[in-house]
Amino acid sequence: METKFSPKLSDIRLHYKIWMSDEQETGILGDGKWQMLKLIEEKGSMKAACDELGYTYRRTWGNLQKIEKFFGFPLLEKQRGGSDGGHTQLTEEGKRLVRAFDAFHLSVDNHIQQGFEKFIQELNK
Amino acid sequence: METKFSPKLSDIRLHYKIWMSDEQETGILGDGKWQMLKLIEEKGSMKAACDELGYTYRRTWGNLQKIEKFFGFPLLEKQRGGSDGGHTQLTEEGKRLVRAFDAFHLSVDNHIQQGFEKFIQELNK
DNA sequence: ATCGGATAGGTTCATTCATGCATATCGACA
DNA sequence: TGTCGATATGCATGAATGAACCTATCCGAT
Repeated sequence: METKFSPKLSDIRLHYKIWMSDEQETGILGDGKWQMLKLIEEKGSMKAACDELGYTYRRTWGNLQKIEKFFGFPLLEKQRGGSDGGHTQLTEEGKRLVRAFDAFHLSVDNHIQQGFEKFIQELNK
Repeated sequence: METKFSPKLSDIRLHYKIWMSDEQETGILGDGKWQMLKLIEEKGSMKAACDELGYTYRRTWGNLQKIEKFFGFPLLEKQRGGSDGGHTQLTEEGKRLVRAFDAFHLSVDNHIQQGFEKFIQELNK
């Protein structure tokens, strides 16, 4: 219950990223785009979502292009113009994609956290 | 069993990275350093391991410094000089670290693969 | 008709991190 | 004692990615 590792174990931070790509390794969907899609769904606006997440609009716009280009059908329903400038919401497919990734991610979150705790315990004995 | 997503699902590639850092977000241990440590253990040489993994010696050396600096005790036992130029092996602690990460990673590998298959199935129905 | 605010998209700069290259050091062995 | 090959380390270059900036376009409401 006391090893050379012990004093440092509490300073270790765990990180992980999950993402999906096409054959050319172009990013399709990962934590960033997933959060973005969720927030667009909630806010009804790309700009509002970008502001909240602290991402630049330019970057986000480019990223979302990649997703739609890959799938070949729209995940976003964008409207330009109007007194409010425009707005963006998810299509049915967009919502389905987000829900599926939600479940996937949640499951991994839990498992990985457990695994990490075991990892720490292992170094402690 | 047939959705807009279906034609594209087989083109999706899954990726993920797990790594650990200190409070300053300096990388301590991740897939790269883990593989490197394993291969050094097997080969008994940093250079040989670098050659096999296709990493530059310079980069690897810098990365391994970070791990040891963080823990404050050696994970590597390095010998310079000699007719063979020198060699490097893992200390007991180095081996323990690798074993613990082995188990952690294997468990995550399996779980994440399962989760991904469910994800695909979900988009297929 | 004009205005405002969001979507659309080009371009350049900054930062990060690995690569490439150079050089120094070490020490068993011939 | 000189050699050889791996470890040790600085530095300059290069590639990738996002930030920052700018301009254009759309269109409902005034």
